[in-house]
Amino acid sequence: MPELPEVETLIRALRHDLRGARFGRVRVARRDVIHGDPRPPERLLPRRLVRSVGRIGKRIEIELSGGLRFFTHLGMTGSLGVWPRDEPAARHTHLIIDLQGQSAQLRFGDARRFGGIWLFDGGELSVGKPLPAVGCDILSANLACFGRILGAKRAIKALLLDQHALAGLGNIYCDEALFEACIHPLRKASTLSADEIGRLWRAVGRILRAAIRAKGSTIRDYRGPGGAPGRFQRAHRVYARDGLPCTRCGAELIRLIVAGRGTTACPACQPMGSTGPSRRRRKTR
DNA sequence: CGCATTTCCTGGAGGC
DNA sequence: TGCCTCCAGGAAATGC
Repeated sequence: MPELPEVETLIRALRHDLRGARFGRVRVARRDVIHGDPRPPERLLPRRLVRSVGRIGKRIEIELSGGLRFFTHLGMTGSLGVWPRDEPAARHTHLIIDLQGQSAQLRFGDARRFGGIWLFDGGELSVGKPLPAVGCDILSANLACFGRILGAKRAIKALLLDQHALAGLGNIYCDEALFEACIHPLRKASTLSADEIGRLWRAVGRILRAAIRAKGSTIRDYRGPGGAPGRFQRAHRVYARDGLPCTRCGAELIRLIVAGRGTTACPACQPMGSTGPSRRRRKTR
């Protein structure tokens, strides 16, 4: 399930593979995964130059010449990448864009189709699903911004998963960050102490940056550029480890449902009550 | 407002 | 081996 580190891994490869590229022939296998501009992609995309590749949270944006913006959201099982033209396309490949003058093509695929492509050129008319909204990218949020958003009276995990508030965290990195910061996923965000907010902010940044270095987590479907799996799943300390001992204290990790998502936490390390700052204060810096 | 529930969808796992 | 059911979840919509 691609979250911020997996999306960042993919766009770093796309920036390289699409540098200076111009779109050529377009084939659409499933039209219902493409939204926004009502004109057919076969007419809209050819001859466009790739200007930039970026992301906010889990949303990928490719700026094309002529003011066309190409957004991708990968949902649960989506993938976007450049492949050699002679490499057989994976099952559930829905859109293929040849790159002019290259023996390579950009492919979008998505087995479960929770993801999609959105094309916009500034025109008002939009068909299909609305582009999922995103707030501030969670890696770009400073501590002050993070703290302001955490003033809401909601379960902290529900808030961290809400892409309108802070964009980029999904179920895996949410559980990992809350564990690292020793905060129970059901704590009301507004009851967190300044110390806890600081701990959580640092934990989120540390985990996301480490996961990007490891090229993301491959649990089942996610594959990085060229089909290579990520490595960060080896570093998971709570996600899907319910019933196993906590790596920090040995207590049995428990499973609960928060915001409709399966959640794993350590009942000893992540108490529902506020954890005092003194016990976990850093010695240096 | 916030929360749980339902919807979309497929492949993998487990039961029999 | 094969069929069935359940489950995973990103995000929006709906009901309370």
